[in-house]
Amino acid sequence: MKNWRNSLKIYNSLSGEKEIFQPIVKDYIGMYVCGPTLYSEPHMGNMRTFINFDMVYRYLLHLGFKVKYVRNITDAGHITNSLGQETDSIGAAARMEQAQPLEIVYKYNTKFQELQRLYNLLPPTIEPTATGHIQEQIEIIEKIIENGFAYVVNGSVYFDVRKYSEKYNYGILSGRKVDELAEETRTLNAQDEKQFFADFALWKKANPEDMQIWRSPWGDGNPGWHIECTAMSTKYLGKQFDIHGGGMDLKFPHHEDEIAQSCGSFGCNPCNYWMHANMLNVNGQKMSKSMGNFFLPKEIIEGSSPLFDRPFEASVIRFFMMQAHYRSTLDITQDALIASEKGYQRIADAFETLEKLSASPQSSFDVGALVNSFYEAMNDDFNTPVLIANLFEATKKINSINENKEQISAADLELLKTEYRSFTLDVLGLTFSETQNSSEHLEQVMNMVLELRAQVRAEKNWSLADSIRDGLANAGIVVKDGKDGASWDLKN
RNA sequence: GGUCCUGUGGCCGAGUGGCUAGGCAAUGGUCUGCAAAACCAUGUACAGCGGUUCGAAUCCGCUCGGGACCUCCA
Repeated sequence: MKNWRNSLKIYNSLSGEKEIFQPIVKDYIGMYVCGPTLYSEPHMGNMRTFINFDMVYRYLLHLGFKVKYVRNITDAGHITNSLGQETDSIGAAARMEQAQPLEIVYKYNTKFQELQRLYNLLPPTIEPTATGHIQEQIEIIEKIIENGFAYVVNGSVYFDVRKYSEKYNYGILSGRKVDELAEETRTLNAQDEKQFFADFALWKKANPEDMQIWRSPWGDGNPGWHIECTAMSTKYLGKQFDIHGGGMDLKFPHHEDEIAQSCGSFGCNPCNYWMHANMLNVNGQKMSKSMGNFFLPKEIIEGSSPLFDRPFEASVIRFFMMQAHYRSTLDITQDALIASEKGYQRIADAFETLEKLSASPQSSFDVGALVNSFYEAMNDDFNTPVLIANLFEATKKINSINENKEQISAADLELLKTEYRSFTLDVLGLTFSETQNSSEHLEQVMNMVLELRAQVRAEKNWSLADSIRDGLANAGIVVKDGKDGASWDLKN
């Protein structure tokens, strides 16, 4: 069997090209993904990014890599606004809810953890918090100052972008030019402490109204927004690691500044492959908190979102998202969700059918090629839409085998079972609830009911047979009459 | 204004310089007592206008439309 680990291609935002993935240490991967800021409940757009990187994590694991997956939790509000405005989101939420910052963080972290379970996200290897790594952040800031790429003003520390760009390429990730940044219309206030527009805060002196304050060599204050990721990725993955992920909207300035901080402190780029997941849109526009066009991941499951007439399963939403490539924007609409729901159901049905198939001496089609197509799709920069198209091809085959229109050998059947399971459950992270829902009791009752109905049908008592079917349908059970007996399914 | 992405059949959504993406919907057929499901068949889709090429939806230019980033944002 081919070793698919050697031919994985990843689109690297740094080069703008798909590159063959080569880990720093053979078979081991360090991956860092920017997690949520816990000042409110993450919305569906936030979830899309987490779901996408969960898929990436899952596929890397499926390929047999040993992955250390670090996703941070931002539990410190940050004051990085270039206009010097108060933007401490967590402090603001705390005041609003009349609670301590830690209460806010704890509350939303609990919700976030619950969402992870609901949407079947694998837990990262570690979820470090910003506030738990203040010391590490301070140490990196000290290094940057030592290296001459930062300056201290009135108890605050700023990264010196102009100085940095004499030696390094500021803008290497986002394609921005320092000269162009200088021409920005936005001008520095007279009282601004920054020397240059693009300079950013590494440490910000405390304001009297700040609710979270830490000690530092420069006085009491707060860490800058970008430094926590540098501190935590360095601590858990080293100065250089393999993959760094996050939403497209973090590319600039957040990720650009992370690179600057790593180069400015350790003299090296933090990571080899930068991955950016695209946004979830509503009516063609980015879902965002400030726009107000967002809904919560729980609302859609409960059916309480005004945008949708009825609820959708988390697994259906996952499937819907997997039908689009992670680097494309995706518009979420009710019609699209309904279409996905039906497709998802077909796969779920085939998933069950697959377990019941019986083998023939020979296969009537190339099962190996079909299975390879799963890997080829995913190895091409995690192309889940193509994977799903190929899974639908497999679905047709499964159904055809079930109707004796195709044959499959015992060995091929084993292969198909293993891989179909792996790619739907383990890689795409779908869950098929039917089998779990149906209890022993229901199983036995249904067997009996269908047996009785079969007798009724044998007597050609169609009206009674149909009323049994209608009655079951009302109870949420679908009866499917096949060549050799009827089967049933729970309808959601 | 600067940087960049994008415009695919009724809807969603992949994609490569020439060979069927796929799903949903629709139509016809097979199967069925009927229905559902399943399977088979059916779409001359690539914003517009030029250009490069033997050949472009795929490369280049222009026009029009949509969006993202440049401020916190997944």
